[in-house]
Amino acid sequence: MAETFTITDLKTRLQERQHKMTPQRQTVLQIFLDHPGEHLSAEDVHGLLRDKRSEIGLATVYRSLELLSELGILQKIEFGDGCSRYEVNTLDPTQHHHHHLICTKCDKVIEFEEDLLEDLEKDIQAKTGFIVQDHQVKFFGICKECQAAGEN
Amino acid sequence: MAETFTITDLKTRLQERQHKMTPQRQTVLQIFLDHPGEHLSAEDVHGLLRDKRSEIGLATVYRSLELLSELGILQKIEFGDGCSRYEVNTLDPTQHHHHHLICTKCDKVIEFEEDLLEDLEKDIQAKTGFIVQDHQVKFFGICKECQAAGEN
DNA sequence: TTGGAGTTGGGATCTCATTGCAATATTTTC
DNA sequence: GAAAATATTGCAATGAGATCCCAACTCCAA
Repeated sequence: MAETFTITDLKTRLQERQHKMTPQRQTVLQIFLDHPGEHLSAEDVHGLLRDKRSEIGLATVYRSLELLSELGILQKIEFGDGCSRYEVNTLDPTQHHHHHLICTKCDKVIEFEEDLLEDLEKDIQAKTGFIVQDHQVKFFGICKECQAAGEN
Repeated sequence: MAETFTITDLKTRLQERQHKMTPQRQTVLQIFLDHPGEHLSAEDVHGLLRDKRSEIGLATVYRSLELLSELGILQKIEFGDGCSRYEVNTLDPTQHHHHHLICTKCDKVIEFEEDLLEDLEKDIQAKTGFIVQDHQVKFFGICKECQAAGEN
């Protein structure tokens, strides 16, 4: 299991860029650490903060999410549901993140850990000269539960 | 080279669903046929229509794009630039569409024709029971031109 | 401790997209 | 070929997600 980011990592990365450590930024990261494996939107984070009675301005949530992404701590993902979502990045920068299986019936998002795209990336670089730094893969289909439900 | 859709295909598919053929829908499809390989947003299409002096209400453009997607004639793609984009689908439904290489420097989108994901899809189905119907793959990196520009 | 730079909050604002409805156009039926 | 039935259009109003502006505030290095 890969190690995960800590509040100390956040502090270090902020200092490297002359940014300040604030309780707001710390709390936003904590929300993600408290909800591993979830794909949270800005509104989600804002709501969870309210539940924790640590109200933070929505604009600040948006700014924190963008900053945490720039610092490489969060990963921005688009599922096509109209809003940007985020998840904690893997600590190892050489490791590509997992793929997402999106059910077109119930909109559930399942994670899938496997990476067979190394060969494809080499192929792309050889044929087009494009240097691949990262990829996002989404598979659309029908999840097990919806298949079962559809048989009734 | 795969064949492409025609206005007649549009008419046929509309009739199958009790929808009507209108000059607006025909013109929207024509825009895509006139601009092969481009990834047009609703605003793009609206602008191109104005240039052609065939002004169509923006709401109608949105509705046409959604309808053409439902009919399988257009393919909706999200590049994460804030708006939905569309391109003409391949006529052969068994053929997966191409991948997109997105340059993180200049935001250029390059197409790449190759599909090595068949094995991965079988693997997913075996391990999770998820039936894959389609996929979207985006590679992020630096294009040839930006690499050259960066060497200066 | 203090000064200066960075940050916050809240409302105003922006953009992309959707909806309601009256007017209009297309297709079906006779 | 005309009228009825139904779908579609256009425009303005509305909605949702996200960003901007700026005065007040907080953090941190000296």
